[in-house]
Amino acid sequence: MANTHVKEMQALKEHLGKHQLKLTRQRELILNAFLRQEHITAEAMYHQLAKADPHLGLATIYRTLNLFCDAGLAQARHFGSQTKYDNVSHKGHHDHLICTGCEKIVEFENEEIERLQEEVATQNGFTITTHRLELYGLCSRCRH
Amino acid sequence: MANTHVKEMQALKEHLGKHQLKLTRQRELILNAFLRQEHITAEAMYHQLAKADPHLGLATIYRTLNLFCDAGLAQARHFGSQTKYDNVSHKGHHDHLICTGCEKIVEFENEEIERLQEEVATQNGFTITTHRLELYGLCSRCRH
DNA sequence: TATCATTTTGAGACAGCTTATCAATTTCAA
DNA sequence: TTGAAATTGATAAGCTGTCTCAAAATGATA
Repeated sequence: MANTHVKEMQALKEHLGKHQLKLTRQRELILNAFLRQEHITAEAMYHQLAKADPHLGLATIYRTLNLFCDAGLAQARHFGSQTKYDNVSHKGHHDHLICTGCEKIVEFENEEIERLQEEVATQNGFTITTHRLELYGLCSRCRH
Repeated sequence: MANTHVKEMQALKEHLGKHQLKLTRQRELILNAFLRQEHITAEAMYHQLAKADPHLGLATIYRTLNLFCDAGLAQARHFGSQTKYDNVSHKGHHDHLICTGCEKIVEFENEEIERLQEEVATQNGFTITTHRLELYGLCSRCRH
């Protein structure tokens, strides 16, 4: 399992090297668990990893997920009062359709939208580094 | 000053009437102050209004801004750990270009993007009620 | 205009999520 | 192997926002 994320581990090591940071057992553990998710909260990951390592602290999870954001492997998104960390390492940027009824999240990509975003940015003299697009509504099931 | 927001006050009264709520001095005060802003946090509004009414409580600000959201006059947006309330009463929905250098926020509207969003939603069986699009990057000044 | 049931307010307590603190431990370059 | 530097775990602290509740204000009704 641990060997399936070679590329991401490489990316992490590169980031660590550039910033005088160290590779720890915890960071490896958290990375592998994280890469198996689409989106996850620090709290959820804490409970999930409690089995593998009961002494893994919540603070470490937060620190590490934020580290992944710095390294470009994750992206934090604020949903109401919670922060979800998205796995953006192995796929391109994606946006979200969020059902306000059942909390279901559907990911999508749309090049045309991305292109128009660039256009808007250019018109305003901006250079985009990242973006966030969330569509809220009801899925077909919850509409009834 | 208070008379410049007749339409919005009317909308608020309508909402209050429909829900057995009352029009108070505080709600009027907060509405007028709010309508002069583009985006503002409850905390910022609290300090701003401290001059006008030193006894106005922070909880009242929160309650009232949430009320405005229910009434369709405001829209809450989570920026990082903070919630900003947008004035959406006199203009349509708008999105944001945010400079990560100087925190400047530029608003924009793009019908084509909105149309494509609807398209994506329909393809996935969703009915959109609202959305949020934020483009992060550097403005022309901060790029240098 | 006075009455009074209902709503709202203000102040602070409280709650949820995230970060800071710090002694003990681990990493890794030399 | 050694030791400076980074990291961890446990928990305290911080921040934002909501809840509580007695006192005050509102507004429908008489």
